[in-house]
Amino acid sequence: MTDAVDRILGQWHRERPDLDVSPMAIIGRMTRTMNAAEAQLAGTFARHGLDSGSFDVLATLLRSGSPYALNPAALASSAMVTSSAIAQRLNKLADRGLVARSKDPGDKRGTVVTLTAEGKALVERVLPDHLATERSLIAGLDATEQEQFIELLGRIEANATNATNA
Amino acid sequence: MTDAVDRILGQWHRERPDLDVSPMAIIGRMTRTMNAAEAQLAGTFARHGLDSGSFDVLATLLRSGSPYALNPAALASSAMVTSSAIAQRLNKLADRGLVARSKDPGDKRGTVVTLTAEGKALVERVLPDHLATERSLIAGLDATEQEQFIELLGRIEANATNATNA
DNA sequence: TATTGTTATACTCTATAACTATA
DNA sequence: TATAGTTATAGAGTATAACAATA
Repeated sequence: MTDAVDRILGQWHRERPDLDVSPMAIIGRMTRTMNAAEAQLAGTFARHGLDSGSFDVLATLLRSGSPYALNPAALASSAMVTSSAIAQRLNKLADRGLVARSKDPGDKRGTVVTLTAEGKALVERVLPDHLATERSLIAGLDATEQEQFIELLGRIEANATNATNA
Repeated sequence: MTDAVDRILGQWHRERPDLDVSPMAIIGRMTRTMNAAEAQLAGTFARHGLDSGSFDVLATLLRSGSPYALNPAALASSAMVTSSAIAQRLNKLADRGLVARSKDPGDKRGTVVTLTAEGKALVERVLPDHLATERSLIAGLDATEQEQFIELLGRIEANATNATNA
C-alpha cells in the first residue's frame, strides 16, 4: 500500500538515487499525522468556542487545583510561549469572563490569574470531549503498543531537544 | 524518570481522579516532540535563508525532475495549502530569483513555475543538510524500530484522517 | 537596578473573496 | 460560464521591544 509519502520517496529515489532519503519516511509521516491530529483536536475546541491556546490556559488553571490561580509567568512557562503571548491570550479570555486578573497581594508587581466560575464550567465541559478526541486518535493502539510508541517518541524527542545539530 | 508530561498527568490524576487522562500521555508527547523537531528543521532552513514553506516549494520542483517545472495548482496540492498561499510563496521566491513564472503555452490561463539555476543550486545545497537534520532526529531508532514507529504512526494517522469524531 | 506584567508594533502565514485573463 | 492564477484584504498568532509599576 502506497501513500503520498511513498510517492514522494519514489520521486527522490528516481531523481537523486545518490541520497538516502529514508529519514523522510518518518519525519514526513510524523508531520502529516500531527497535522491531521491537530485538526481533530482543534475541531473539538471550536465546537466549544475555544482554540487550543485558550484551552491550554484554562486547562492549566484547572489542573493546578483549587483555588485555580496562577500567575502569568507560570502559564507562560507551562505553555512554552512568551509572557506577551500569554498576556494576549488572557485578554481574550478575560473579555469573555472566563478568567479574572487581580493583584498579587504578596508582590504588587504580580498578577494572579483565576478561573471564573464560568471558565471552570466551560473547561470542565470541554475536557471529556477533548479526551474522547484524543482517545479516538490512539484507538488503533493497544496498551503495549502505546508504551512502545511513547518509548520511541521519547528517543526522537531526546535528539530534538539535545540540539545535537544546532 | 518523570518528564513534564508525567507531571501534568499527575496533576490531572490528583484533581480529576474520575477521568482517564492516559491519552494525554501520547498526544502530549507527540505535540512536544513535533515542536522540538520542527525547531531543528527550521534551524537548518534558516541557515540557508529559507523557511519550511519556501523549501517545500523548491524541493517539490526538484524532485519532480527535469525540467523542474510545475504549475501552481500542483504545488498547492502537494503542499496541502490554497493556491493563494502558493502564489505568495512564489512571489517571495521569484523576488529572490529562485523560481521563475512563465505562461503555459498549452493553456494561456496557466502558469508554469520553474526552478532557476540559482534555485536549483540552493535547494541542492540545502537538501543534504536537511536530510542530516532529519537523520539526527531519528538516530535513536534502529531499522526495526523505525518500521515499528511508522506502523504505529500510520494507525494514528488513519484515525485522524477518517474523521471518526468530526 | 532588577523584575513582573502589559501594550505597541511588526512580522509571518494563511484564507476568503474580488479580479483578470483565457477556455 | 467555468477555470487558472493573482492580488487585496483581513485575521490569527506570535515575538521584540518599549513601558509602567513595584521590589
